[in-house]
Amino acid sequence: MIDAAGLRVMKAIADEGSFTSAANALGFTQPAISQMVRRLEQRTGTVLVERYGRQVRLTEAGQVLARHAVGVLAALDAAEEEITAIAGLRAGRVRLQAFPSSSATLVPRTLAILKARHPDITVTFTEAEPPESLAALRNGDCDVAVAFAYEGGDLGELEEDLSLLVTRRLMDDEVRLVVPGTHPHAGDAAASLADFSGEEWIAGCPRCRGHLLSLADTAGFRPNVAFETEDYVAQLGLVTAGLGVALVPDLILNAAKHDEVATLPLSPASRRQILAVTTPDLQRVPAVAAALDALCEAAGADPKATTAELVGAKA
Amino acid sequence: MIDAAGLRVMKAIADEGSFTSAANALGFTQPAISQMVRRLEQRTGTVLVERYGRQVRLTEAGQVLARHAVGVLAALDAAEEEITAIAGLRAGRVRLQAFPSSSATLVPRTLAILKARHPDITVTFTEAEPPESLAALRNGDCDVAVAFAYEGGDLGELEEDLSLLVTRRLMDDEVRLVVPGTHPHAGDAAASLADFSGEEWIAGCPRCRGHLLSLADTAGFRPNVAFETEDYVAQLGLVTAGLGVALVPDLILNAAKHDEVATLPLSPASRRQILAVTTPDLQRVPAVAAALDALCEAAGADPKATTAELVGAKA
DNA sequence: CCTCATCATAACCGATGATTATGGAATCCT
DNA sequence: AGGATTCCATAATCATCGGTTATGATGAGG
Repeated sequence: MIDAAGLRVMKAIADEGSFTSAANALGFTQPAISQMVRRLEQRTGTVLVERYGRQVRLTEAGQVLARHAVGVLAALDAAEEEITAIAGLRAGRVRLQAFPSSSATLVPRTLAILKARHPDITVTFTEAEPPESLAALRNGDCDVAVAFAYEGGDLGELEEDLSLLVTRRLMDDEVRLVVPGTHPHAGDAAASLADFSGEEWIAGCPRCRGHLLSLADTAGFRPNVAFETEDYVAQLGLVTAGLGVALVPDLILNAAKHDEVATLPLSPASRRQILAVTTPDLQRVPAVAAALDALCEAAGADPKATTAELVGAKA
Repeated sequence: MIDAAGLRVMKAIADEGSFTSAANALGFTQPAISQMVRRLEQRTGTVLVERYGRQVRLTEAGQVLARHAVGVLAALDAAEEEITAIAGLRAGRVRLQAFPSSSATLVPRTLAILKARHPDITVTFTEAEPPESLAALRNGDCDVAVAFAYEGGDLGELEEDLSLLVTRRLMDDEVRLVVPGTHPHAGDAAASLADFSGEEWIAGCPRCRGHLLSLADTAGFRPNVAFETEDYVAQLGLVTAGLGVALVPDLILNAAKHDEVATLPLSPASRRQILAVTTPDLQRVPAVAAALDALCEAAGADPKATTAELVGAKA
């Protein structure tokens, strides 16, 4: 019944004292004001403006509208300002969720870049394994999820989880075999998995464990998993203590101390992809876009390669 | 840029959780919501709604709008409620100005009727002589002026003051000659003004004095004005004391005690008209219309005879 | 008394904002 | 799985809103 335009007009009339100057103040022509008032009057069924001779003044009802106009228009301006602030990266929020082993390197770099480039947006970070982070994304509790997917083998593990989502390929993370420094193969240039079929194995998170089983399967054996821990520092500790061998991605090895162990590249090599995941709409939110760019930069990836398909995903 | 309709839609989406139920809640169809959101998004240049699969949820920017919507819509509703209250006589204001001799009878009756009929409107009353009350009316400081105009003679005295205003004829007020009870003509059935040319006269307000002079002029003499006071009680007192004679309208005589004087009808008779005056626009304001009706009723006039021309006014 | 300033009105026109009809896609159920 | 359902998007259509220019009526002032 009453809209913002009407209030703006009433307020202008109250401020300016005439239709003509109200029109000038609002950038309209005089007839626009004239019939705007008429429309308002027949909508509300009340007399809003008293035309006396050549001057106009607001009736009590008109003054009511003019009075409320101040607050309403201020609130509208405030809303608009907030919106443009979000659009202009002078405000806004990004909720990031990343898997544990990225928290040590990728995420801190990303946050630093974001903080430096857009100091006014607030970034929240939660550590979560890919299945949970993607669920949060789907659920609306997260804007960007950093996930990983092992190449080869049973690849499409995240396949169905990624439906309706867009991914951005951040980096490839090479998986290495970590053996005690005293191990007979410690000096080898590369490791063939079959040579370690007799070892005791240290497995990580469920999906990493699955990857290990998958690789071992193609190598023709079934690993003897003696320890399971999601804590990579603990895994390296166990290896250091000579209690077994483990598959550990480069991302971890670059961040954690591992002086007394040998890290052997696998042959054939095995990699996992680090992905930034979001939804098609959120991708267009400035703060989210900035976070994605920062992630790419922190990962050393080309930000131009916007959406990337999973390698090996069915076309 | 942002209007009330847009905010209403955003709030409905926030509350209902889907376009379809938001549409139902607002009484619209689903496509209306769909393209309303699209328009809002391209106007603000931001993503307001995140479409994930078949569900929708607001982005941060969308939530900003929904949040502000509460306050803005509440303010609009409040404004609308105030307007309808004024329209429904559950609120509102009438500023009445009336000439002094009406304050004693006409005005109190009017206020009583108004109070009984519309207890929620606030009526303010100021005593003012017609020239000032009409100026206030023109100036926007008054809604209804109660004025009087003497018939005959130099009638159009208020003529130019009444331009652009509407008048409502309340009653005719007969002017009588008041003489001491001991006066030789005290027992006469009527008084011919010429018979009193030798008396000392007591005159009232400037316009009443003008009327006296006018009547005396047509009667062929020039009155000896010995006293001038606007206080009618004082006039009656002076007459009672035998200090002179005076022309006093019925309106006063009906209200003031005048036991020891004689009140003689004039021959030829002379009357003044009591008028309610307002502006064409204010006339349509419910509270003002109610006040006019109450005035008519208090004066015993037919409220049907809405706008009345001054008797004798040039056609 | 004439001129100027102000509001009202008419004719016109584009954008807004609703409708119905239809399509596509995700979710749910069997 | 596959089919039904549900939800959003789009197209076509249309009335109304809200602006413009042109013009008229009229009160105010030199």
